[in-house]
Amino acid sequence: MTKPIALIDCNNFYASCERVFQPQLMGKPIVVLSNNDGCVIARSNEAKALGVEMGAPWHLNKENFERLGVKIRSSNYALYGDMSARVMRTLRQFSPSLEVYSIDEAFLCLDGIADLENHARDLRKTVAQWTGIPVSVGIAPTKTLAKVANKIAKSDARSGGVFCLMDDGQQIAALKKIGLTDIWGIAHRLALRLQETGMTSPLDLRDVDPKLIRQAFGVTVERIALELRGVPCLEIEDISPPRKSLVASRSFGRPVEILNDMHEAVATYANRAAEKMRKQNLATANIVVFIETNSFRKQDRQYRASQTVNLSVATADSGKITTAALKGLSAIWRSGFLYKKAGVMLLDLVSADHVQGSLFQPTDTLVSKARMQAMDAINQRFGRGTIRVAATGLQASWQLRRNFMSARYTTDWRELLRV
DNA sequence: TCTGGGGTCCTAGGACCC
DNA sequence: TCTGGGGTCCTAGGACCC
Repeated sequence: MTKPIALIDCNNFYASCERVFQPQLMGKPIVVLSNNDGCVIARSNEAKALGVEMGAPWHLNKENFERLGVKIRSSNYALYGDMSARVMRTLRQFSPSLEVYSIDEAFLCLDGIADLENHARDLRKTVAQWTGIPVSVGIAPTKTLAKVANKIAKSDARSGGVFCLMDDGQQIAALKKIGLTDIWGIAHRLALRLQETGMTSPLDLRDVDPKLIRQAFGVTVERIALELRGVPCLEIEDISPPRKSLVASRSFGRPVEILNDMHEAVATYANRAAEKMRKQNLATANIVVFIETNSFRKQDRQYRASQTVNLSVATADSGKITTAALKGLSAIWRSGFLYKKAGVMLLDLVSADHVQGSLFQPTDTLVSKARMQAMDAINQRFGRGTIRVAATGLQASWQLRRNFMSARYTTDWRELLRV
């Protein structure tokens, strides 16, 4: 029995947040701008109707917006974060199993709900009453189809903000009407590659043999194809996994040409990143620094590079992180370019509690060592090449191989020999 | 019969998401 | 002149291990 999954998406979230606190903006075209007012990152329906594009550079559209009477707001992420938390709290009333997917989206498991559509309409009404934010609800057997359903809920006025895509016939009809890039996980480049092999619509992708898809496009696209058929490949993750990496980066107001200036910027980002990390009680041993030129300026020579610096001992120390970032910078720095952006990324974050200044060894390394030892032990006991023979299907050795593979879940390789 | 090959780690880069 | 910032996952190739 398939479990219905709902995708709840806040309509024009940032624009809607601004409206909650400035009701005079109701019914007006609004645009929210990115960090340093660089480009459009959110639009109200009215602004969309006027033809305002997502990502439109502010400097090219300033006069145009004024002429059209579009209201402009700089982004206020603290506000949006608070509003998001309110929306999510409200959603929890409607299902115990909820995955917060982004600041303005959540997946909900609606298993056991008899009247899905009514439930969803009730949810919509409650969120609007409690938070002032309008949402759309798409319901389907898989996340990918729920995304499609949500799109319909949003664009088709007759839906009233709720759309169910639970049966096969409806799904086919819906997939016929949309393009490849309307599918979650397929953007420009993948769509081009799919088209080259003759798949021009989501329906084609759905109906091609998944094995062939996997061969040609990898596991990610295979999953998408299966999900389009209604086969769930992506679970609802109601416990959010710990963060794996974090970034501090900015575009420069004017291009940076001098190493000294870049030094300063990178040091600032390294500090900001370290600060963010400590706030979450994390530590890192892998620091990435990256620099890039302005890819919008086709007339300029382009260069982008990144460098990872491994510290082997995880740290939360800003000084060490900054030093590592600057070391990376000197490795990739090339003069003669107009740099537009730079940043510092911290990878493989671990809880700072496990570090405590002592020698840090990632669990993976311990496990892989144990696995190596296990492999040799098996080879020694059963003869060289046992693992290889196992792959050919000998029954006794097959069990060994299975144990061997599951070594990733245990650090005691001795267990492996208990067959 | 074949008789160090299978496996992991690391890194950079691509592609996608909101 | 002026085009965001912060994430995730996957892949491929080479180094390395025993």
